[in-house]
Amino acid sequence: MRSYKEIRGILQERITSQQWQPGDLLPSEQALSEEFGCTRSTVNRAMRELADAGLVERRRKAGTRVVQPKSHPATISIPVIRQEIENKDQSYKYLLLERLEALPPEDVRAQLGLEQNEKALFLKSLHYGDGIPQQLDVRWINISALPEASQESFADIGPNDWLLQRVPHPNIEHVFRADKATAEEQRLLQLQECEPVFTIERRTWISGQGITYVRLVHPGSRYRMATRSSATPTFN
Amino acid sequence: MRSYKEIRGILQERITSQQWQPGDLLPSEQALSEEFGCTRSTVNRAMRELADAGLVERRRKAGTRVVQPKSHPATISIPVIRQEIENKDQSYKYLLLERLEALPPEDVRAQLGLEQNEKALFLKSLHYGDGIPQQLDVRWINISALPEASQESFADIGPNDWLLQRVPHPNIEHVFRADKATAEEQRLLQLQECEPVFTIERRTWISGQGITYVRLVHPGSRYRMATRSSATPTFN
DNA sequence: GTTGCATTTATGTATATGCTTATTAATGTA
DNA sequence: TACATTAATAAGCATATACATAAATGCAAC
Repeated sequence: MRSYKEIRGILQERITSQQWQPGDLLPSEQALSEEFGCTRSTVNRAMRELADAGLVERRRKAGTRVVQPKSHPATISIPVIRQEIENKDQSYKYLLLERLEALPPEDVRAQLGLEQNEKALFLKSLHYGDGIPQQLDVRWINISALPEASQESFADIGPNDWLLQRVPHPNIEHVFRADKATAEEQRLLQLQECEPVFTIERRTWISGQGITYVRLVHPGSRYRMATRSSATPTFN
Repeated sequence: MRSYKEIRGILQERITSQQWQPGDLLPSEQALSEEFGCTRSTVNRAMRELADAGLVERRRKAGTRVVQPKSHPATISIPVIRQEIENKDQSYKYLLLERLEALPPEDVRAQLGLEQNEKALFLKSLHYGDGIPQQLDVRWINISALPEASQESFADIGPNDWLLQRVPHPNIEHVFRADKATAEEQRLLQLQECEPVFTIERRTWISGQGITYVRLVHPGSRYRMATRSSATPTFN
């Protein structure tokens, strides 16, 4: 008996091999269930997963069509810097540079959804791998949403680790950029003249309430972000 | 009647609100199906989708647990530069700078899986938005895998567009970096002194056979990559 | 022609049920 | 007592069936 995974694989193969090309209409669930000698729901599951993966598009009555991709998808997982360093078997060191409660600049205030005169927690910290600075973490935390943050010194634990434990499943928005390093960044990250930085800007919130806004700054020469996410998706 | 989507939403809410915390064991499908007054399979689908989204982990017999996330997930869709420019309502211009068949350097040869003395197609092209260079495309194409490429002049269509049509669903590997611009890049992209570039390196292949290896180079000051992919995933 | 309704049909959702497997507990043996 | 082996069983996994819903199509009335 053919399982839905086998069927999914067969359909996927027909699509990637271009036996079925973008725009083509796939046979109906009914027809495929007869071809494979299974029930319609088995085919349904196979096709639904292909649709989830973006290989096909389904519309009632209109049927299932191969998608003409308009972009290259990529799924990235941004690890906590400590892990990234430890995975490379480097020694990890964390250093808190600055910690204060203050009024954030207007753009951050908006991002976190704070009141006009509401203070937030500002943290600046450095993460070293084998003694070399790898990441500068400049961050605002909404203390209305996370009052415990006021009690935490962040002397021994990085704010990223702390937050990941405290607020495990927030909504996230990322922006990646290649920036010219500021003078301070150049000094802190021990950059050479003209060396660019790779910055990750992250905003997290939970049911509308802003949690944190952070700029992660990495030396361009020592940082890369990679994905192995194939368009031919990596099913479980 | 509760639908699997409602149930999924309720469970998701309980997780994000930390009513159920990382490591906690969720009730069994059986128990939840009784709570919600539906069958086990409806609950199963809800929980399966949460597992797909990475919010929970399921193990036979052991049950379903809330995941302790170790990283921030981000799903990016890298559009073809032409679209990206047109979406910003800028005028798009494409310019082919170089086209030749030659022996690729060793690293590219390995990436594409070519024979020792096998030639490949080399393309260098520029993409403008409103007359300003936005992307430099430096690329090798495996002509054994895509003999039609030899016939195509690429004078009028960008290699990215062409390939997306020709090989719509390849496997993909991406690397993102902030680089110092080479002298040539600085000239072609009209960069200021010390302005970094955001590079996307892409390798595509299909069932083991290399298709293309490309470096997409963007002016750091004019390029950003963003994701709105929340960890609280965007279900259909 | 054009509009509108009825029909058809393809996908979407829910439920019932048997299957598979991982864990725990029981049992036996050294 | 310690460990290995086996059995029981809880839990997720897979498929079949039934019903629901949306949308394209065709036909009829105008």
